[in-house]
Amino acid sequence: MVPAPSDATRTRLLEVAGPLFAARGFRDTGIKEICAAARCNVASVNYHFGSKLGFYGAVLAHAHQRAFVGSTMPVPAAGADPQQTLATWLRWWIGSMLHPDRPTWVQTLLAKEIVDPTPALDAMVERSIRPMHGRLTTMVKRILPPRTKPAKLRDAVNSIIGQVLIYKHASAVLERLGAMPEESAAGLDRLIDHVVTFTLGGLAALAKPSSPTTRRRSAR
Amino acid sequence: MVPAPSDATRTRLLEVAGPLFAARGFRDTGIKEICAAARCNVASVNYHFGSKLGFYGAVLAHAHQRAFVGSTMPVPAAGADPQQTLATWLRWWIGSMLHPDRPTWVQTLLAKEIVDPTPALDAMVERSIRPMHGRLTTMVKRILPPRTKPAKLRDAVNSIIGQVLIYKHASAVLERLGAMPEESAAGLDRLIDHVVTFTLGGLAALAKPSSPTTRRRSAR
DNA sequence: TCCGAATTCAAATGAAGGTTTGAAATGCAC
DNA sequence: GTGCATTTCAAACCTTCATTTGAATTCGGA
Repeated sequence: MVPAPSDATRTRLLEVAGPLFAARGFRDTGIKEICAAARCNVASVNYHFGSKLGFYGAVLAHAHQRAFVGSTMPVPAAGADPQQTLATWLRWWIGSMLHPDRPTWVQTLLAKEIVDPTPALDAMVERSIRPMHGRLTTMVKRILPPRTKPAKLRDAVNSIIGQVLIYKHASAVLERLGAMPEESAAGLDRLIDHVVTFTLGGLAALAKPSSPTTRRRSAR
Repeated sequence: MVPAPSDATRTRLLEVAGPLFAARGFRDTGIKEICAAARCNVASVNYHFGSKLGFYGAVLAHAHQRAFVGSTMPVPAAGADPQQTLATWLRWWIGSMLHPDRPTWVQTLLAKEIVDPTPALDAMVERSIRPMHGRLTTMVKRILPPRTKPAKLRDAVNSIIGQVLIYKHASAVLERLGAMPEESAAGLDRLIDHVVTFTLGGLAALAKPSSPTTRRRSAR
């Protein structure tokens, strides 16, 4: 009943579909297109996975395993400087998202799903995103003062994530504005340096008791 | 030939379609649905606008006019403190994007288009986005040291934009993570305070000669 | 009121895309 | 090699959706 996991075309489909879905999204990638790339019949997808949506879910699960092949999430050395730990992790994370020499289609797939969710989103959040988010939150918490409110911590983490995701989500516009960083290893390095500096500076500002400049009522 | 601009159904379509496109995107919003909401025949769209895409472009143009009704972009008082100017502008911008009591569908429409561009993107960039981006860049430039490299300025601006856009682009995931700010005027105020503080702190860090923590080669 | 142009409408058209079908081919156990 | 289950395939199917069509209706001016 359950198909043996030793299927040639089955795995071929899983391998081939990831980059295609990443390039054009779930809705705009056709079964025909995928099957042409995998050199198999259109019925194969439904035979092996039941439906296009089921197939997509399988692709995401399959992608999750080889998500960060070649580079594993750095484990924080216990007792290390929190800021340094965060900086190291950011280097790894941004690199895995944007490095021009590495297949970033898995992250692109995640980014597409984040913006335009399908029913497969829930599984993906629990499997891929929540662990990352938790790790990042822990690291930021170590940098902010002990009694920082959860809301403040949450906002800080979002500010970090947002700084990176924009390059995945808004690239079409950034390119038109001439605001996309150079697509080279050196350019990526400079971008990472920037994000690390900006982030640590932002966190330092949050740590101070502080009051934002020009506090006013929000508009309306 | 060119239809007189005094058409009842024509304007009714333009009025009704914005929120619908904002809710589900261009591809997933059907002509039928729109025409049902506007109480007119499906052929009306093609009659008045030529095609669905032409209609969409008209909707975007129409939306641009009433984009920020009720609140106009604050004009920087010449000679004012640059940081205060930026803070004020950020309050206005974020408020116009996220204020729960205000129709934010125009901004949602922009956000959708940013992530999933249609041929209408180019016009939208020139009309709506580039002016904002230019204004923001100018303000940031005044805060950073005089001889700051263009790339650094560009990255700083992106970091600011990214902090805000994440709430438009990734809300589905943030909700699942419990990381979405409270949807109230007070919650928005706190969020704005956070972004202002984080941003000014980040910019201050960029201003210092500086070197980021744990400088390493990027992975691979 | 009458005429012509503009507009509205229900129905048809045609393309695209996911899914189903039934037969052919393949692989594997005996 | 025979037989059975699995897998592949081409073709048909079915739904959705934008677009077109041609008739009916409305509107404005003479």
